[in-house]
Amino acid sequence: MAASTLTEVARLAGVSPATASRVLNGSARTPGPEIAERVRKAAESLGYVPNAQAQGLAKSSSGLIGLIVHDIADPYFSAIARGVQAAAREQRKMLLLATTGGTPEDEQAAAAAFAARRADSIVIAGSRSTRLQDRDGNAGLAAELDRYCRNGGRVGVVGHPVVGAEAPEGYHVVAVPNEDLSAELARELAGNHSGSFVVIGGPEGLLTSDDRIRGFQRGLESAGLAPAEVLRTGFDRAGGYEAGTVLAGRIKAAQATPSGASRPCIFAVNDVMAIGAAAALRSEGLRIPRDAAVAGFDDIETLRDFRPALSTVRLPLEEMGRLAVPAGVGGGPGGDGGTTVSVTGEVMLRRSTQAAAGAPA
Amino acid sequence: MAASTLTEVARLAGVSPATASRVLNGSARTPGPEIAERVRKAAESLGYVPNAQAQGLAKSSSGLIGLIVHDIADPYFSAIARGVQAAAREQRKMLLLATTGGTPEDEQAAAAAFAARRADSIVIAGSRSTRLQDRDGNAGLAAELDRYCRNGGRVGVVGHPVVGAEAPEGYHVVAVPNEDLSAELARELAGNHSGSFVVIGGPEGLLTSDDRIRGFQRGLESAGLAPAEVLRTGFDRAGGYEAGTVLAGRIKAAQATPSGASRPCIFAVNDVMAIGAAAALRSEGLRIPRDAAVAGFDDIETLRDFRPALSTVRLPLEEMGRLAVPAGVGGGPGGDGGTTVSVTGEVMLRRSTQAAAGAPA
DNA sequence: ATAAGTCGGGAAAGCGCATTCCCGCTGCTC
DNA sequence: GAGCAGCGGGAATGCGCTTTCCCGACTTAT
Repeated sequence: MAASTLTEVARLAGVSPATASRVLNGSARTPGPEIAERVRKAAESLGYVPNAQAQGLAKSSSGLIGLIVHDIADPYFSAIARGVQAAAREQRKMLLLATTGGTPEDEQAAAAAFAARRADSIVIAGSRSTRLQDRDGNAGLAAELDRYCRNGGRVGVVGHPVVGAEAPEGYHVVAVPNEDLSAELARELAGNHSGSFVVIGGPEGLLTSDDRIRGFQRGLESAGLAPAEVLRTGFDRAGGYEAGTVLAGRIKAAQATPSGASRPCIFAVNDVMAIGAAAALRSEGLRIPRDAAVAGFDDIETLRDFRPALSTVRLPLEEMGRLAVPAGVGGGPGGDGGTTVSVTGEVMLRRSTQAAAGAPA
Repeated sequence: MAASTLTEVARLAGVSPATASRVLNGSARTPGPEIAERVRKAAESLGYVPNAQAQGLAKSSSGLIGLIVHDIADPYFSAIARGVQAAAREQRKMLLLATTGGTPEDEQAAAAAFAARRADSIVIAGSRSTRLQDRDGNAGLAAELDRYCRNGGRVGVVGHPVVGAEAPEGYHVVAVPNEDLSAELARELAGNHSGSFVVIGGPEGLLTSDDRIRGFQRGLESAGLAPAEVLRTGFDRAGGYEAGTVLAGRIKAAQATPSGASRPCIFAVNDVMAIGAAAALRSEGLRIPRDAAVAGFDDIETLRDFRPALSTVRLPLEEMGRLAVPAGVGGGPGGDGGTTVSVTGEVMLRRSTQAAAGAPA
């Protein structure tokens, strides 16, 4: 890492480092044209690359935005990441990425690392958890973030506010109406499904999952139906598959019964779980939507070509990422004080929850 | 960003900054236990967060790894990114992410930005292009990267070496046998398909696409078949969809003909294109594999539940990302001199290319 | 008992850059 | 023609940290 320095450039150009700095990195004062030219040529011939670390140190601002996600290969997060990236680019900043697997401890570590790098802002995506085992982790994360805010950092959150965060100034949250959207989905589903409802949820305490479950039940209730049974499993494809296997067994058993019919409507709290469940049903010889209706949540882009087309709730993932990054310069000290911006989604009813052929309602 | 400094901690602990540094950031020399304790407590009470920029400046090493991809939301890249992230984590480094859309100019800019931040290594993924319009861009990128290498940086490349790169010391490439794997795929496909072959490729000059096309033709040839027609289109889902629409038209026209049969085997040079093509066929009322066989390349994880299951070539994407990040400390000056490590893939024949029912060969 | 060797700690010199302050110069006003 | 503002440039300081170098106090060998 022995690149040439500004001083070397200055010497070669026969000027002072101050002047070289002024011409190469633009300041209020612009040196004379031919001097500037000399400096530029010197820089060019030396292959000078300014040391952003030193610049950052000198002007105490790093031009970095930190992004914390559970797993960058998860399409939900990668879509958000794309939005964050786009926003960062607009702000002429670089993106620092950390993946944590979702444990508050790792998230705290990532936040600390970002703080250490003096990131101008930190964006944290991914469901918060209220599980008991995460209590300490959550507290640690909140403390880290609070400190970061107090030191002038801005944090953007997509989804739920960080559990236990105080110091709301500096926090910028993009709220997702998970509960309402789920309720709406449930109502629409209730409109054209006559069988029972089952929801495949993530582990208890995962806020996103819990919200979606609660909303779904509320929607069912407002449609005059009984609450759905809830199967708890992993918040990923494997979880969906597992639950799907269980459900497939039940469905087949019911079908073998004299009375015959049992065509449940399965709501998985996110698309990848829904896909997992669908795969499980299929591998058990069941068909969708004939033997079961299936719905998900998120409307993951890569999954849109899935057949039968998955009913789901479309979330503006990329937009959410974009909105989550706090505005460029930010207000003065004291911050823009706990902004909250809401996005909205849209229920997408597709083939996977269509009524069985010729059997309306 | 007015966090407390090491000096403040030192003062509070009643020691010198040197000592504080030694206890808080581990050096060869470890101060005495009770002094260390005092310093630690002082740091804790002040909420001290070391300034990584300053640290980087002082020890000239940033603990950063730069990753350049076309689009982080593309599952191909996000899988690689996961691998890179994992490797970075093992090396206790942070990941700097840049997405470029694939233009060499943007890639160069990203490389320069990484160099400016004194990233310890740069990983660049994504197909190289030899298109004429990219010549200057490629040269610029190569120059940027070469300079970075000369300054002691390490660059890791997944896929093709950067076009026009010299200074091979420092370059570390993960070679993907695209051509051979495509040939193998073609041979296996030839074994159980009797109709014509069509390949949907990316724009001419995209190395990855070209390699896969060339390999496929070679495989066909070695199976005693005539080369396939090649449709050029975009290297993404939209491109696949577009080409699929064209092909659907042809297939339907041929089916309407008295002679009837025309069941082409379509090879799209990557999975998302294949999915796009499949979607197009389907929206034209065609079925897979009944009316056409379809194969892709990459074996994107999110697409594995797609039905009919897509025949493809599995690439160890995550592993590729992991391998692409140059080893931690690296050899002495002079570098580890142009390492190349190869990965291998595996042809996955699945339902989408199965012979039409009851019609072997 | 003295000399040589260690160990724990501090002073100070950078790392590469931005920036404030200062200085000599030109061009202007009165 | 003397005094002044304005401008282009350089010297010097500091950002927060690491690291050499140095020094006193201790332990150990002769």
